[in-house]
Amino acid sequence: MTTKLILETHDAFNFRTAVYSHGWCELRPFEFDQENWRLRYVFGGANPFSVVLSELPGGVEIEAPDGVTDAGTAARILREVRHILRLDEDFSGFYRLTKKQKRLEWIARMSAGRLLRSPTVFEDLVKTLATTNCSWALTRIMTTNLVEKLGREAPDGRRAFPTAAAMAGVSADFYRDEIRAGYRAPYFLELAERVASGQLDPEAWLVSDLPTKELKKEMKAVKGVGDYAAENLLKLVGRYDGLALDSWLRGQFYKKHNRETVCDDREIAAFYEKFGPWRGLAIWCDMTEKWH
DNA sequence: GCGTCCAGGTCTACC
DNA sequence: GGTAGACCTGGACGC
Repeated sequence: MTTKLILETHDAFNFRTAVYSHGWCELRPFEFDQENWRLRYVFGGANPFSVVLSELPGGVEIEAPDGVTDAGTAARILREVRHILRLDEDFSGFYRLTKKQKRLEWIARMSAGRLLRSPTVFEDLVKTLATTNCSWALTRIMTTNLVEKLGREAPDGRRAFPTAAAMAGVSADFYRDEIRAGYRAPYFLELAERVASGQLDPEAWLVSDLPTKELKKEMKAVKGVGDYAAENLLKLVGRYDGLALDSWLRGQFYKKHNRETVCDDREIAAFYEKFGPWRGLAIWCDMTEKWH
């Protein structure tokens, strides 16, 4: 049996462009049913449980298991779903800029730009590490292994994303052999140990007053996080002045704007310079237009 | 079946 | 500050 909660949304919100904004919807503990546009997520904690999100006119329906919908848990679910879907983020400045270009007019019309994220920055940080220097298929393997082998089980048999403490409790060999993390193994372990011990608090990045340049430096102090990973994380905490260029994004740019010819990153940066603090979101939406 | 290449990069050593 | 080389893995591709 399930209980249904309703999360009211607003005109500048589009469930579909938010859910299918980037690959995160395919990484556990998310599960995406594109045919029916339903997104499942397994929340962690002492008693993990999964919820299913779907669209309604003017809102999002959240199916949660009976027994987890006491007032406190219901409030937590609504708060975290707002966070995941970035319901409270204001994109009006971004839309004003993109509307000036006819080819980008669709972005405001479809209320695009909300990049799906995890309930915690820690989870997004681990997943971002799992995207570095590998195929998307391997990223999915690593995140699935992390959830299956270290995540706490919900009553429906699905598992939540592991806590930092759970991740700190295994060896580097475990990351190599069981997670298939390869050379990233010591990076995962070191990150988990620092977060579990309280030495590093990635959640603080969400509300940091640091200038983006300084915050990026702090992110890059995490082993395994370089320019791409830091700029991707910056996007996930709501700062879009970095492009987060990777081989996929570069390739898409060459195809769309450079007659399939390789060019320097500085040319790509110059192309999106006019979008100022929104340039990272501008390139992402521009390159993923066909998805929508 | 086997070898090679490369993907949603980063680190270290060296200059 | 810039660059070369090493680093794991799995899938695609050519033979």
